[in-house]
Formats: sequence, structure tokens, C-alpha cells
Amino acid sequence: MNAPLSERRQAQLGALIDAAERRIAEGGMASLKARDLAADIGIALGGLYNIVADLDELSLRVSSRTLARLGEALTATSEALPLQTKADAVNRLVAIAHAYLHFARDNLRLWRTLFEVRLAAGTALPAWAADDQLRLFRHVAEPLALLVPDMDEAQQTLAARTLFAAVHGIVTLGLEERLVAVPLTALEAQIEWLVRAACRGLGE
Amino acid sequence: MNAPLSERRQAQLGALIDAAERRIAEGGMASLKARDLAADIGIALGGLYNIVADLDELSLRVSSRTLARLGEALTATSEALPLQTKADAVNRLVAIAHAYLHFARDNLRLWRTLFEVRLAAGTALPAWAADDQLRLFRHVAEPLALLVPDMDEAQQTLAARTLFAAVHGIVTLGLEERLVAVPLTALEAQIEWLVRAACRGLGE
DNA sequence: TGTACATCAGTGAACGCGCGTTCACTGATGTAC
DNA sequence: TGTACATCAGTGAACGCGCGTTCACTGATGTAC
Repeated sequence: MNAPLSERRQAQLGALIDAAERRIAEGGMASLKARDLAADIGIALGGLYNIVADLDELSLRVSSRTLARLGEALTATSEALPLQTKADAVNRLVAIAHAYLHFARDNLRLWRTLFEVRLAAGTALPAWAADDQLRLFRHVAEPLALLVPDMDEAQQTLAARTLFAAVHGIVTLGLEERLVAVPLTALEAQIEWLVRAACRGLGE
Repeated sequence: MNAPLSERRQAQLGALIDAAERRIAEGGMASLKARDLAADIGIALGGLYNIVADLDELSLRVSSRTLARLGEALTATSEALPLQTKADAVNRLVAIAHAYLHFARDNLRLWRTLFEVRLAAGTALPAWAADDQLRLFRHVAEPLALLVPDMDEAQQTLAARTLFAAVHGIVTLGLEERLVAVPLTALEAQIEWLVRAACRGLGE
């Protein structure tokens, strides 16, 4: 079933994911339509289903790619900074949060789609997705472990989740175009302030 | 056009909103179906459109009601606490955040629906909704003003937004059933920690 | 080099579903005389 | 108290749209002899 795909197939799959990504980047999940995609890559409607089982698979593949790119961005940010002292840890958390903000801003629709995964009620999200999330999570957990080494692990995980959730919330609201547009630098400043305060609060 | 509705109409409208609320509370926006609602209140399909212009109006009415209930909950919380000292301000912000958490948990689907308002691209959200949001916002802005009186107003507003967004993010992620369920008291503790830290951070 | 046949990617018309909304009709209720 | 007529809430079959997915067919490409 998963035999190595012919080169042709690989190329088609690539083109299809590209097209899907473009469509989602323009109009969100709702713009992922079979007829459009077939037209985009120049095949007949029915041909789609030779490349991909259904549109759900396709949307998962796009999300997977987005998650990978986000991972790369965060990794690049992490690796560029030292992590020796507690001050390093705080700075890195700020940098990671900023990188998250920038990624979200530069990939607004694709990023939002990450949280829109339409799981037909009851379907668990595939293992790779859970893995990817964990991998991303380490970018927060690692500096945090340095910052509060005596905290027990469960508490550390919880704190990392909370910190992530707080930043995610700020980014989400900040990029909501429905509301007054907050300039990017102001958002950065808000995030920095909150992350630093939270870190100080962790020391108790 | 907006002449006083007959008692009968009022009653029907009330019953319809009740039914819609029940449906949304059970299965989210996606369960708001004309045929179901008509059956729920015991009228024929077509009759719906004598009571309400379309389903969008109905969903707005439900959101409006939810927002009002949230407002009442926050007001009750605010009014129960003094607001004289800076310590009062911090305590009140914590209490408001906790009240928000509890409301969200107790009204999970309805609360989520608040942020799902399907605005047919280009349609601005009605004035009452913007007003309601402002009203809610004051519960955060007011204590904050006491806490950092010398900060200029724009900065205060921004800080209030950030604080709200952070708490909202924590609540959202915390109530995501897809992930490990975090016990309510742990969530409360996380929120309290973050709000207190943020307040301390505001003093610089 | 040719011929017959098999394979399989590619095609697009048609199916099927779910659903919001409309509209020609009905029947009960109210009004006028 | 009765009769004729008007109104309008209430009805549910039918319309229309959007769309994902299927499937009987075609035609090009490859293989065997």
C-alpha cells in the first residue's frame, strides 16, 4: 500500500500540497475545494483521488508542513542563543515567543488552520501531529527547566503550558484584524513584558 | 417594522432562542439546524422565518444572551470585592480571571461559540456586540487603572488587553479536552500565578 | 519491425447529501354589517 | 345571533446550491511473441 511512489506521483503530490497550501493561505480551510485544486494542478476532478485519499488527508499534509516550518523557525531562534545562565533562559523564552509571533503573522491563515483541524468527532489526531506538538513544546520546556531546576517536573510542564498558552492568547488576539490593529512592535513589547514578568513570578 | 411584538410572538421568540441555546450547548454552532429547531418548538419549518429573519440572526441572539450572562457573572464577582488599595486591585483581577474560567467551563460550547461568530466576510459585527465587549473589558481596565495610575491611558488599555488575552489563552488551552485534562484547581493556580506575576511586572 | 493485448493513469458526468430558504396554499380568528 | 369576507399565522413540499466522492469509460504506454 505504501510502496515507494513513482517519481511522477511524488511530483503530483508535491504540486497538490503546494496548491492546497496556497489556497488555504489565501482563504483558510474553507477554500480547500476539490474542483479548484484539480484545476490548479491541471488534472481532472477524479484524478485527485488517485493522488490523495480525500481532502482530509490533504489538509493534514498541509498542517504537517506548516508545523514543520514553525519548528524550524523556533529551532533557528533557539540555536542562535546561549543557554547557560538563568538570564539566558529568560531571554530565550522571550525570543521564542517573538519568533512565534512573527511566524503567526507571516503565515496567518496557515497558522490559524493548525488549530482548526477538523477531526470528525471521535477521530483522534494522528500520532505524528501529537509528536510534532511535543517537539515544539520543548522549545519552551527546556529553558524553563534551567530557570526553575528545583520545581518538580509535572509543575514545570504545567508552567510551560501556561506560558505557551498565555503567549498564544496574546498573539491570537493581537492578530485579530477585526479589532484595532496593534502595531507589531507594541505586540512585541507586550509579549516581552509578560514573559519576563511570568519568569520573575516563577522564582516566587 | 420593529413594532411591539405580540405576546405570542415574544413567547415564540423566547422558545426559539431557548431551543437554539440548547442545541448549541450540546453540539456547537454546527448543530444549529432549521429543521431541528422547528421540531424543538413544535412548528413547521417555514414558520421559523416568521419568528426570525434567518439562522444568523438567531445565532447572534444566542451569543448576545451568552455575553450578557458572562457580564452578570463578572459583575457579581467585581461587586463582591473592595477596590481601594493596589492589593485589592490585584485580588480583583485574579477573581475576575477565575470567574472567567468558571463561566467558560460551565458554558463550554456556548462560550466557544462567542468566538466563532460567522461574519459573512465584510460584514462588521453589530454595534451591540462591540458595546458588550467594551462593557466586559471594563472589569479588567478598572482595577488596572488603580494599579498603575501614572501609566498613560493607551498603555493601560494595551496592558488590559494583554492581560485578558493571556488569561483567555490559558483558559482556552486548559479546557481543550483533546489534551490531557488539567484539574480545575490546577488551572486556577496557574491563572492566579500568572495574573499576580503580570501585575508585579506592571509596576516595573 | 509489427501486431495483439493488458494495464492503469486520467477523465468528467453523475450521484448523493445536507441544508437554508421560499412560496403557494390552508384554515383558524377577527371584523363589518 | 348570523353571514360574508379579510387577514395572517402556520404549513410542508419543493427549490437551489455547494460540494465531496464515485465510476464506467478512454486512450496512451508498456509487454509478449
